[in-house]
Amino acid sequence: MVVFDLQDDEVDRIFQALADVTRRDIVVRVTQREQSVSALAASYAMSFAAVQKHVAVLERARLVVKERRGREQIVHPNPGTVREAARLLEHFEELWRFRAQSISDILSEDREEDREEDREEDREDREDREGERS
Amino acid sequence: MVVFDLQDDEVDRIFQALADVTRRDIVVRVTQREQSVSALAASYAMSFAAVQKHVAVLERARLVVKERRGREQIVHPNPGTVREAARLLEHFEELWRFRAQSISDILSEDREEDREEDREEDREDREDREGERS
DNA sequence: GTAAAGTGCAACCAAATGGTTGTATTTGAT
DNA sequence: ATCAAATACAACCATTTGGTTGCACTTTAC
Repeated sequence: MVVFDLQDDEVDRIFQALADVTRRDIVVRVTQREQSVSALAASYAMSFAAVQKHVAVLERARLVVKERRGREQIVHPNPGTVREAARLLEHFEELWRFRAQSISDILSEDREEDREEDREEDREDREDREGERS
Repeated sequence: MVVFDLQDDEVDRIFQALADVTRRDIVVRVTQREQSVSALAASYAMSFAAVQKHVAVLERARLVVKERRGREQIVHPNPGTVREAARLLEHFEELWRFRAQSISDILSEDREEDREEDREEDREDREDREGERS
């Protein structure tokens, strides 16, 4: 259904870029309001060069793009990439929902004896059966 | 509805665990069929200890759990964590959709919907403005 | 009992990460 | 023309990462 045109190393870069609280915050900030690199740098208790590197990591992951405006670089979000990452995780969830037989007794409540429960009475509420985890 | 009860370092661990193609593959494999660590190790062109470390990274991120069965450890997925990560990314997407004015002409095509948000008709408490989504 | 399978863990190593400082370059303002 | 602001980038450093090998321990098989 969902076609993933992402290479493995692209996904690596995306998730690795998101694996840092400063970089996630940068993504949120530039989504709410486009900002220059130095404006971003003023927000964090680290050097300008450090923030510059974080932006570079996000740029390599295509989570943001930079646009030259005069002497400053404006950082824009690239929402398509966030979307692709979200779709990828939803695909993982789908895998789980598709195959949740014998693991279910560990993390959910299900008996293995009544295997056939494909009733067509109410198919609509099957979406969030095992979603009640905190 | 969706409250993010994840600490920053938990999110760090989740995304960092997902930032490796071997570990993502392990998550997919154990979702499709629960496997022991050594069964997993047989699938990859690396040492047993390396795979063991990958599983440990996934375990620290709570993306999988291990269950002792005799002399082997069965690796199970922890779908709740994948779900939480997916919700987090969807929250990012939502941020984007909520504030997409002047950047939109660069990267997207988004159209404007109901923009008015400040109806002061009968709010008794508006202290929970940023914790609540959807 | 002995052997092998499965695992845990420590030590080691190369490369990547996340920070620093310093220097150079481009651009805007005076 | 000069100077400051904004950025780029290199060098350096400590820590983490992703792999290895080796060894010890527990559990099953014979």
